[in-house]
Amino acid sequence: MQTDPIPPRVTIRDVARQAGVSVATVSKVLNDRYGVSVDTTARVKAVIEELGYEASLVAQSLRNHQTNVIGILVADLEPFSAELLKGAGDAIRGSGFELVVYSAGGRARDQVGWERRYLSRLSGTLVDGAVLVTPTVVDLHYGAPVVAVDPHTGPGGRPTVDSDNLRGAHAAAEHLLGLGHRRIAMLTGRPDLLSAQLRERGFRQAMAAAGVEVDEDLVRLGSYDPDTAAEQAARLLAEPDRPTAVFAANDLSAIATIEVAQRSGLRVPEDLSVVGFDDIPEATRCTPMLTTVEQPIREMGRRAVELLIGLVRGEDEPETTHIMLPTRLVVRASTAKPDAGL
Amino acid sequence: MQTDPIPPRVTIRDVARQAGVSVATVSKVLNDRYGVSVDTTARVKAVIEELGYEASLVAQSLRNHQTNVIGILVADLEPFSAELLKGAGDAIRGSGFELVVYSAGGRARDQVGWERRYLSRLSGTLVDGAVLVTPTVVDLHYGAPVVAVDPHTGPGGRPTVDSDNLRGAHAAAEHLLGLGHRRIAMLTGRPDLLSAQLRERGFRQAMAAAGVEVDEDLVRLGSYDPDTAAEQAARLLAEPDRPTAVFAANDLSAIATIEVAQRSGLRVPEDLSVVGFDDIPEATRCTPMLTTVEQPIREMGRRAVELLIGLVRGEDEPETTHIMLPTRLVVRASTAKPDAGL
DNA sequence: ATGAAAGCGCTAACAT
DNA sequence: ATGTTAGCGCTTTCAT
Repeated sequence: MQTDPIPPRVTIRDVARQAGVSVATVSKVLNDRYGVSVDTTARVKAVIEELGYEASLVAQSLRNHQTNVIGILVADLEPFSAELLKGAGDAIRGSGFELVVYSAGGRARDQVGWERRYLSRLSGTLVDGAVLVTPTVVDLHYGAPVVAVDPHTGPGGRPTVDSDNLRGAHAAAEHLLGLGHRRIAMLTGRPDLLSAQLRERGFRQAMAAAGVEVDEDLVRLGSYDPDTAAEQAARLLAEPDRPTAVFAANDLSAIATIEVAQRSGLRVPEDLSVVGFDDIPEATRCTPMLTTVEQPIREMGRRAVELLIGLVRGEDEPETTHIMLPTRLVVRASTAKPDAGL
Repeated sequence: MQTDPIPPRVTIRDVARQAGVSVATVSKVLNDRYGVSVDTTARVKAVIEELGYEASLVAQSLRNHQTNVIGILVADLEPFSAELLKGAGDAIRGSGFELVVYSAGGRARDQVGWERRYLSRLSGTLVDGAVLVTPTVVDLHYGAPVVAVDPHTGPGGRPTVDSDNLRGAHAAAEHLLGLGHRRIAMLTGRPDLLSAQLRERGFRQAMAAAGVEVDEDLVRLGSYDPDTAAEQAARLLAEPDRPTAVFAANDLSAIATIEVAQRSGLRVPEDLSVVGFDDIPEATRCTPMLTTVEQPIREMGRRAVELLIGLVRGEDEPETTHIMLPTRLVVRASTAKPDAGL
């Protein structure tokens, strides 16, 4: 045995016993309540110091119903959510609130409604409110204010932060069309998310506006998931009449597509142009660097937390606030004119 | 008033009442305990479904002492910790554990010992163990296993994950020396962290090995903090005999230095070379792209969580495991030979 | 000024 | 098979 017997948690009773007072008195000292003599206060504080005592967040929040903690619920910690967290960090700084990020650990994929589960497990206790990132479910009217980032399709009516997906996708498709591409494939996103629907719609609108018919066989479900996208990309590129360009609904899928193309001997952008969506930091880490539609992800995180804090504080934010941030096409090296040889 | 009266949390008592049984029975159903008739089980489950009940994590973990949740405690959500979280996400996926990230919201700067406070608030309840990222304190022997990432200086003896800071810094300085730089400044890191000490030591060793004396006036405290670093960089560059190169102890400081230089009319790398440390995603988002020492941050996060899970499960990891991952110089565009004109 | 006791939501002994 | 009860750590009346 190399492990020392781990000393158990120091509780308020340990402090009380050591100081020779009741737990109630300790609690009063902790919370600056009236009715404790100066002497006792000093003695209790000394013991608290000596024992290194801190009140258990869990016990406290079971008892109180205000915790000064807000939650961010994400399905998984991947680049998009990590970027969002940086923005959440910006907003929480100096707000007086603390931040707990709860990750379903990727198990979300199996399990629709993970956020209902976690929200239900956390709210009313532990957190005063929550930001839900790409939730799979619409109707949550739980014990705490909730803000959705990149929301589910369906009836809106809940505070929401997202970006201008329609215009962004439109710009992406226009860019490819402007380069001269006609056989353009699309790897779509998670069908339950509004963002995915709008990105597809933007793509279709731009194609229609250019008078180019969408070949439905070139529209494949990518689900925002790199593995799914890679599989569809491989099929797409193996076909005799393969597309000259791919618009992927997010960067992770776009990067996966580039890798698939390169592994099967195609050059990007000479043989295949690829456009993504999001502009996650990884978009400049791949070769060639990715042309993509930038969403201000970090700011989305910041705004979502600010909105939530307002709601928690009971300020008069309308419950239906919808913050939509602009998107912007960023042209890098993964797109070019279709090869003359094709 | 536009806010609906928020329905309070659904508790086990609501379920019990609705199903016409006792809370104990509901609890048994929830936890698959023996001694509940098929009929009752079905009825209770139906009510649970109907009410959308989920057990409160808080109440549960107050009662039990195993939560299947592990915590990551970070001072702030900035690029380094966000990157680490991605790795933590990789490790948690499919492990059966859930992940809670607790951020002090940047208030850590004021407050040495934040991690003691949070660990104390969370452990024994809520989390079964924790990863501490850049802790400010050494001696924590609390109720749960702890793994440190980028640890504090001082007696080791606790499970740790870090990277080869000494060699990395050495390589960075060697690179600048090899380009012909002699007046090389260093913006050091957070002095209480081992990584900062080793980065400075590596720098000094490389300088000594090249027979170049370190001008102590060019070594400034940057604290890993972009604002502090920017201020010191501004002073450094305003001096008549300014350095031709700066080695910053982390990328955030290096990027801040580049910005300061450019604002004061210096060209990077023509007039000033800058090297960073970390290789955070932002290192390729600045102009010019940053030459830096890569740490495998994401893998560090993954390994830390894996190590912790082993400890929580009581597998026989020695309590003193030290995982050190390699670092690697990545030459990009922010370094060049010193300008002939100087 | 201090303490006893109830109760937050839950689980587990221990009745019945 | 079901219910009663105690208690996890804490805060808060309400005595004293």
